[in-house]
Amino acid sequence: MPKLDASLIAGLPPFEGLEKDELEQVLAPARSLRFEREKPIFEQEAEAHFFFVLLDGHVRVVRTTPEGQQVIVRYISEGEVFGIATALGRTAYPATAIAAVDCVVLAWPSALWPELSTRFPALGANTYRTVGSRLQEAHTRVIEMSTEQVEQRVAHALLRLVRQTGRKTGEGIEIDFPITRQDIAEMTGATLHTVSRLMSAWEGEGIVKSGRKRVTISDPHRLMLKAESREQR
Amino acid sequence: MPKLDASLIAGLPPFEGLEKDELEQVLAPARSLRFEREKPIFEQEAEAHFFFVLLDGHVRVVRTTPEGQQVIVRYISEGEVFGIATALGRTAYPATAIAAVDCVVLAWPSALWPELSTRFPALGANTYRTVGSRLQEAHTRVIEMSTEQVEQRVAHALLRLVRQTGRKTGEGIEIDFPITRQDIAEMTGATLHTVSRLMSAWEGEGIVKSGRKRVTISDPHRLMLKAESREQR
DNA sequence: CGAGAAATTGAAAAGATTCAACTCTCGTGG
DNA sequence: CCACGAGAGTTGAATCTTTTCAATTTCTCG
Repeated sequence: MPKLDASLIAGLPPFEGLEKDELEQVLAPARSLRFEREKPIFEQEAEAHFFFVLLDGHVRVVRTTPEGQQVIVRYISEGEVFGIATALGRTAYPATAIAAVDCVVLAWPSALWPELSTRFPALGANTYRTVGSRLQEAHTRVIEMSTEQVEQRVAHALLRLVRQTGRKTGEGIEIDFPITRQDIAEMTGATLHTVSRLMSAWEGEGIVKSGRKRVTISDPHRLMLKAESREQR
Repeated sequence: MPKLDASLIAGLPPFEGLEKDELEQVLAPARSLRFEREKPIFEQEAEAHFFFVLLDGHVRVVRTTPEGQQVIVRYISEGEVFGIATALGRTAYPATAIAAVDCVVLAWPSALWPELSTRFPALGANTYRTVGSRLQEAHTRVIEMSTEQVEQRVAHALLRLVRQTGRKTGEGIEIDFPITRQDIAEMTGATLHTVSRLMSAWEGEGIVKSGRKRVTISDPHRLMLKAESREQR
């Protein structure tokens, strides 16, 4: 096993506030893993033997209902921790994580969490801060689903994706990984048909440009207007 | 200030695993407060100066959108921690907490969290376990809102309330605090009209019994059937 | 180049909301 | 102690958003 270098993780949010030698100590028990596009990194209900930091790529976190319906919980971007069930006192992963593109991750054995988070309090604090924002995000989503129409929800979802993973191109900001209408539907609680109709309409208005598994926002400002307008109920 | 007794909190989930003398140390910096029905305990956006444990009563946690729409995030029951923004690295409360009935709470200054959670690791672990289940719960709610119809969502919400706060009566299990159709609507992302129609129908079928601000489930089993049936999309 | 996945689009149907009017209940103050 | 008024709940009818069903087209990758 090649020794991992502290520069790999220096500057990533979870490790903010750690010294170089601390980074090395944190890194020592970690292993680096690669996952091909569409391969699962861990499965819902499986025992949470590891927790992860995403070094490169994008990960889709999906929860499946007993009836087999899927909902996309979130996308993980570079530098984020995920699979941290153990930090929240759970022994099993509550969702499945799938590499949306080819990915490189660091994995730590869950059993080390108590020791690591005590020895490096900043690591614990950073992680729990992340948990806090995810909890808020989840509530925000509940609120959106309660109070907004599909059009607003889809607009908000696209804007969030663009903010997290947008990549500038000549025609606007492109979402950095393959994403289907079905995926967007699973993020917003809509059907792929409705999403498709919306995107077609927006394409006509020159707000987005999209093709097979690709979405580019050409006019984020006007998309924001779509996201804000008509909040009632 | 009267000295608080360890027996007040012994056996409550957040303090599981602490010895009697540890309980006393934890309790020392806490103060006990009373809130009348419908009085706010803390307000959304306000600085999170305290975190709380509910000793008696029920608390409604509400988030308000910039447009003024309200959504009920959850109800807190006896023995639960709440207002723990500080444990998640936030300086402001993300929601408003309102006493649903007359309440007694313990309050600790947020500034003590780092010290308390380090000195009493069990306290930290218990709290983060709670956070973990709330995160899961929030995701469950997102999933319900994505995949279920209003009827299933309302049934699920009632069942959850009954499980958390149910009190056996002659006619079934009653929800232990005043709750309006509007409240149920704000928990499920429906309108009070739809909720009212559903409850009327269920009352006709002998599944629930309800009056002004009161709901009793007379036949939980048949309500479960309503909650489960017809999951599609 | 061919095949399967992804996307589009029309038409019909359904669920839930909106609008509106009305009733009931309970607490309060004269 | 009773009447009154506001908050809570009910219910019909019309409307609308979104889904469902179905058929077709487009894309891309092996």
